[in-house]
Amino acid sequence: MMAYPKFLSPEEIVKTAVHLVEHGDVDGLSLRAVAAKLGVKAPSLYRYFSDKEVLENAVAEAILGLMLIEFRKISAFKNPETRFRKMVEVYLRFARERFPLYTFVVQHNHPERYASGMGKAVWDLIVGTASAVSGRPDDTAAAVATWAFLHGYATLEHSGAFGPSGPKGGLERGLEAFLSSFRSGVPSARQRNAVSEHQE
Amino acid sequence: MMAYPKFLSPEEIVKTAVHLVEHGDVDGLSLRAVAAKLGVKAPSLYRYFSDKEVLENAVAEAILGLMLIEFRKISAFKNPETRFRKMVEVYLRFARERFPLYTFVVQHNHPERYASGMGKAVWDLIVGTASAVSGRPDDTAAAVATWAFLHGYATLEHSGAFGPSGPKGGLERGLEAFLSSFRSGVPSARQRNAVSEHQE
DNA sequence: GTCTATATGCGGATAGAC
DNA sequence: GTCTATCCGCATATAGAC
Repeated sequence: MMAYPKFLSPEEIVKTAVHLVEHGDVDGLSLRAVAAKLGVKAPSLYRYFSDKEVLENAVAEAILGLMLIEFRKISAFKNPETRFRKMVEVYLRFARERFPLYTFVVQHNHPERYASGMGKAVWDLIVGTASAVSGRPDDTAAAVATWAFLHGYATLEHSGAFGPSGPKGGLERGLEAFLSSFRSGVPSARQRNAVSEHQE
Repeated sequence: MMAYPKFLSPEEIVKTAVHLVEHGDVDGLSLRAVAAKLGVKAPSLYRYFSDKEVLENAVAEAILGLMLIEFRKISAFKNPETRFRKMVEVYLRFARERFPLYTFVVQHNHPERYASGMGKAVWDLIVGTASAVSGRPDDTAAAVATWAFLHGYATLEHSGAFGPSGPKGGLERGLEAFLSSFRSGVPSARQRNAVSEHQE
């Protein structure tokens, strides 16, 4: 029971914080709650994190690591379009099943978040998957469009904005539009002559 | 100076609250702040709104009314694709220039929000505009896809997620994909024979 | 390294005086 | 109809004892 000199660690604190983001109160991670979960008082955490924001960044990074684990599974699918569809599945499943984690990351979106670390790894994976479909290396435009669509869909779905009647095929409609456009080149620049059907 | 029996009204309170959402502190409208802005103390507001949530719903409705005013301007454009592009412009401009208002509405997205009132009016306008492009009456799927894309793009852009390099043409890429897909019918069901170009 | 105690600030909501 | 006064809860963060 000699619980007094209880050694914490940054890793343990972050892990607990992630758990609380997912299962605790919806809005607002609190140091009190993290400390309580660890069987400790709030001020003790300041030995490991200078303030709340530093902890939040570590939590966001850890969550992106969890997302990356899921995203990496899609590399098993070699066909670009199949892989693209799997990426969509993984993205939406993560957002649906672990929405508090998902929304925490987006709410703590710094401009630098996707320039290094886990954020960059996730972003590179999205760019790579979209680029494989379009056949254009480093197709950032396709990745941005896809990301925006998935993010918007996930958040609107969660908020209940689609109402009781549901999204009515809006997800499939958008995906087919993107796939059709990506695989047929860049329509905005110069309509290619081969606008024939590109069915699988 | 006989300011004591100062008559408030629900309209005045909502108007003040909307102003504070737009120009006040980013997160969290507070009754205290609304009251202060009105030169009144917080408890006075309870004569007009039973609790904070009721006021919030009224505020969301008022903001949707502001959005509707902007959206209605696109009816001046008779060509379906032109009108669609104008709708995109209006949507993103509102989200960009009045982001606090925009995000307040989505954060208070009830499933019923778009079933009546201002929410329904806005939604009907989006559906109508998308349907005019696709030529299919009540094309909810196209509207949902468009909405998801625009909402995702607006929020990611605001959060700075696109980074210093910007969206890199992601907006245009997505829009062209949608327009191309919408005007050519439903690729998933049955390619229509008339896949000719529908340029202005 | 963790503790208690405390400073300071925010917020929603109610009772009862005027 | 608005007020004062207050209760209650939440939070971050610090000082200094142990």
